[in-house]
Amino acid sequence: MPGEKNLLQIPLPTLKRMPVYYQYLSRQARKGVTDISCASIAKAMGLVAVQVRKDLQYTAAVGRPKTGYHLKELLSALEDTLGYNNKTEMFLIGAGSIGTALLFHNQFRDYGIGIAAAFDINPAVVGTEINNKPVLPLSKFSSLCGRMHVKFGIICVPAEEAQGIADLMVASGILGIWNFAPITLDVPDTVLVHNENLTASISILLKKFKTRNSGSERESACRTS
Amino acid sequence: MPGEKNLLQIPLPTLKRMPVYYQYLSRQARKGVTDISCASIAKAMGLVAVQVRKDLQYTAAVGRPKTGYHLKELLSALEDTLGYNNKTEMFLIGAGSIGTALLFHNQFRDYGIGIAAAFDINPAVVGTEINNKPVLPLSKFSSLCGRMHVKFGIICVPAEEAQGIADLMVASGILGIWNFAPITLDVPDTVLVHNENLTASISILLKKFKTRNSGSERESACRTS
DNA sequence: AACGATTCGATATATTTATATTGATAATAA
DNA sequence: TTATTATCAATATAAATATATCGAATCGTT
Repeated sequence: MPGEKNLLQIPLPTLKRMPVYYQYLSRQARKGVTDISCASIAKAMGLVAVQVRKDLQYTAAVGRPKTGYHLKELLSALEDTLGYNNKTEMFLIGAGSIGTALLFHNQFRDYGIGIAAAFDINPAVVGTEINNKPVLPLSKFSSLCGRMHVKFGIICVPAEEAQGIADLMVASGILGIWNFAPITLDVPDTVLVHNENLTASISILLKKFKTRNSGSERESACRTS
Repeated sequence: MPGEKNLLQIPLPTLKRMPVYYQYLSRQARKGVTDISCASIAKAMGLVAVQVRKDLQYTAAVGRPKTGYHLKELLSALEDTLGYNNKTEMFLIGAGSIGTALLFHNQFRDYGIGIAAAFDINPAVVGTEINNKPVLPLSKFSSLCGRMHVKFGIICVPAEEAQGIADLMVASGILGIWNFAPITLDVPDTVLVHNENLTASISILLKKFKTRNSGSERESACRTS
């Protein structure tokens, strides 16, 4: 049954690529491109055409032989699939350097995401605004979650405090957590956690590099580290 | 042949989990734990024991029945595997909000990573210091790469400028790029790119949430979006 | 000293994901 | 109008990853 595939669970690797397709395709649309083929998408993004095609088949978009996908149609299919149309408000806890960077990250808005407010305990920042977003005392978090029906939280506090903040979020009715602290949060499985671990991430790049540059050059190099 | 497995290519999913093991195990070590089993690691990190065991078998560490791994030994095995002992210096381009956040991220140092300097074209920041790291004019990037033998770069500039900066990095001898701009960089395949796409990342969390909360509640809910 | 419980390591199976192949369809050109 | 080519869609195969199983080793206990 065609057209029903998008009801199915999208494979995680596909889901991870989808926003990246969207970003690339948006740029192409701004450049005036109207139709686009899997082959050209794949080339620009360092993938292979079959994979792009298979990924896009999880959206409602259909391509046509010889011309590919109509770009506008494909974009809106991706928007539907990824839910960029329904606006989602989030609260951020921890207005330190990473928190501040996120508050300044205006790109979220294009994807239906907004950070409604930040919370902190540091008197130096509480009461100020960062990029037009208020920094409120942490004590107000719980009640505002209820009042504003906010269901998503961003944790930008140090590792030691992260579990406590997660507990507060859970108790306040938060259902999805974007966690920048380098610890595995313990939350009920009604709550979804998405970890962003910068240190882990960069350390992967370095390891990949070392692996590549040891395999070929000297066969004994492996022993040295 | 035991002990040779760590010469093999580590599967990417395993490699991604390794720094997270390391972070968790470091915390346990600070708490005074001396021995630890796969089961307890798995429980704390939301995994299953077999997977943890298989992952750790890519390091040089060996566990003992009934007691598990000696924590100190396991940590140093992970350090060796991930290369945390050899210090790596990086250059950052784009001292905006994300760039600044990374410059303040002192945790990198514990993992053998240092940001030696930042580069920008904005006269308001060039010449200043951020967290004791100098912000230099972009024009000096290339020569300093050669002089200081820096092989890793971090791109924190807007999407429109990212490809140009990547070209500059490649021309300056950079071999690994940590890219925060939401575009797929075009670089020679001698250069390794690791993308950090915050917008894509959060959009995955939201989609996962929506998928979960539509499958069960109303069977017709799927049609509405 | 023998037994049971626990945990690792290795092997085997299952699942997921990626890649290749084939056939059908639409646009273009002869 | 017919042939040709580019492209998608669907199916089939291959590869990678995750999970389960089983035997051996160690520690604590009886």
